[in-house]
Amino acid sequence: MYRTHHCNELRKSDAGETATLVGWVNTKRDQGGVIFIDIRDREGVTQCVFRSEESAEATELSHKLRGEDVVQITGKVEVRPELDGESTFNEAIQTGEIEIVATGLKVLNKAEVLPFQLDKELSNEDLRMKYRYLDLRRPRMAKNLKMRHTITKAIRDDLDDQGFLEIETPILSKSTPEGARDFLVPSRLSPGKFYALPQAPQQYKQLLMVAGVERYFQIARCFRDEDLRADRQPEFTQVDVEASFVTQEDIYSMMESLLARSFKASRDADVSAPFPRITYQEAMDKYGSDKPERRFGCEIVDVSEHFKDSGFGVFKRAIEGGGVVRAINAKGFAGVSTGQIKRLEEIAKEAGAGGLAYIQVRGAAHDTWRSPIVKFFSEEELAAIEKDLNIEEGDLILFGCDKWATVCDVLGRLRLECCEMNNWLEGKDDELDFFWVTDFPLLDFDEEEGKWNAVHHPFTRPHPDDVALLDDESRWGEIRGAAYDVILNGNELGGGSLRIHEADLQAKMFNVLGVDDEEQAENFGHILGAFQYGAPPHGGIALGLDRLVMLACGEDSIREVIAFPKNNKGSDLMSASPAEVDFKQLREL
RNA sequence: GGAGCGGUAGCUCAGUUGGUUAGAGCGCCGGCCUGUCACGCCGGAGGUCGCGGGUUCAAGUCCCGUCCGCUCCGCCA
Repeated sequence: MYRTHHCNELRKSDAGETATLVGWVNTKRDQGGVIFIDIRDREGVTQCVFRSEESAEATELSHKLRGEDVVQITGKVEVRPELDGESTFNEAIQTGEIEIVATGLKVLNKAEVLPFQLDKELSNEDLRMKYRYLDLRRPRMAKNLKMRHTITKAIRDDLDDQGFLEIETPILSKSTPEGARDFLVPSRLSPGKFYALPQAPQQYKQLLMVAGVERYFQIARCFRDEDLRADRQPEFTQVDVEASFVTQEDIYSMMESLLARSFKASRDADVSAPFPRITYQEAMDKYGSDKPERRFGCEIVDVSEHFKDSGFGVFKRAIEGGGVVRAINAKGFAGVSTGQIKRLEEIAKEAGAGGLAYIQVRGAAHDTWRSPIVKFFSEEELAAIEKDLNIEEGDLILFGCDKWATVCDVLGRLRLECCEMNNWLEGKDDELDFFWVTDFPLLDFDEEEGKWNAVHHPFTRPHPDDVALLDDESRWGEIRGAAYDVILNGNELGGGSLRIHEADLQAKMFNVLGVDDEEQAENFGHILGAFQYGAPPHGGIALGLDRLVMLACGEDSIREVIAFPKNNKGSDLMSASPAEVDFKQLREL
């Protein structure tokens, strides 16, 4: 037996017992005659004290210990003494009222000096990744791994309670033409042919519904060969869920239960359900984003009405061209610097704006408003926006004028940047704003390709009120999908939809998307076929587990919650993958 | 594919308008210390300033190129 207790177990009530601990040397404080060793394992830290009068041999050996040596220490549990009326308790650790008075020390394995210190923050990402097994010893990383387990378990327990079966689907699967770039795997037994790694188990889970499983879930690894980001890895994990005979409301409440349980388990947070719902239209109009951060105000206000006949040609022409004029009021940000204005202008242009119109409201009187454009505004126009935007001294007003979609994007990004510049979210870490965005558009016209694409995916069911519009191409842009996203604090946690379960409607949908009969038969024949044999109405959702855990941990990159992530270029610096392979291996393909 | 920021000791960083032998903290090595917990004190080692080229009497510092990392845009049904 290696140990009698773990390193976060012993308390005052254990005083007098003999205990054996194993773990790593966290720190050594060598006072000459008395040596303190903090021994650390997964659970925590315990102080061990070595004195020559207790054990000459162990004490002699303890002088030679180095950080991260793996040791086994035996001794008597004692309450830490009071010296000259001063307590020697350490309130920073949970075992701080006791210590092990060591009588035995065994070095199980010596450690070289580490390439970095575990108790210091480290900014060198390559180094962390190269020695990820050491990086993961750091308390923050160890906590994140544990949190991921806790959340995953809460999810499994919750879905199990709701009657879901966990079922695995193939990793070696088939490439689908739509969507992200696939990772391909050559097939040796079928030369010239390839498997694709799944971007999501979408078709398999729908086929499980046809199979009569009724409620399926999977903690599913998914693969996409696209460029990486702080919240994107080439392989990532989704909580993939599908259920038969359910309405949208059923799916909402299933997920609300799951998310509430996850955050209770991980952060002891009380999440109230049902979550608020807003439509895609409302999200775009008010926040300029389909995954809005709502924890600060600064909502978008439409002021088109006031500028229809404006003397300011830029606004007037935008409205005449079928566009809109909208603005946000960045409260108290009149003191914006020229550098910041320049940055905001850049962001606006990146989002497609021609430029950035703004007003720095220096005082109550309109003639104190500092702005390159205000001289073109009439007194009525100034009064109207003052009222609509609730303009007060000290505010900064930012305008967008263009097509609706462009203005949404421009002002949506500007409000996030203003938030960033002003730290409006400071102190709001514990505020959890969960909500649903509903009624997404079903189709989106791709100008470059000159064709309609599915906003969600081609299996998404049209909104029941809009099905008839599928027969009128001029109105395809108006069709809403029975699709929904769940958002937390401006992050998309996941999205899903009710699916098409009728073969004829699915075929019609493929036709709308420009997938011809031959292609349908080749790529989707199995699912169209399956729908002919009694497919139940069904729907589902997929949640990004990495992102969920990231938010629960308060991290800002999913790399911090994945044990062995890839870097920006998709490489694993520890194992040096991807790597070249032997000619022999290639030849066998 | 594009933009921004960064690369100086094992780690985190400083390094002025180009100017002596490139510094600090932590870590490491040696010594001292019987109540520390970021232990303390004394001493010491440790650098091709990412790499290549250029300007200059002189480059960590300026210029060009290149590699690597991070962030963002594009992309991610």
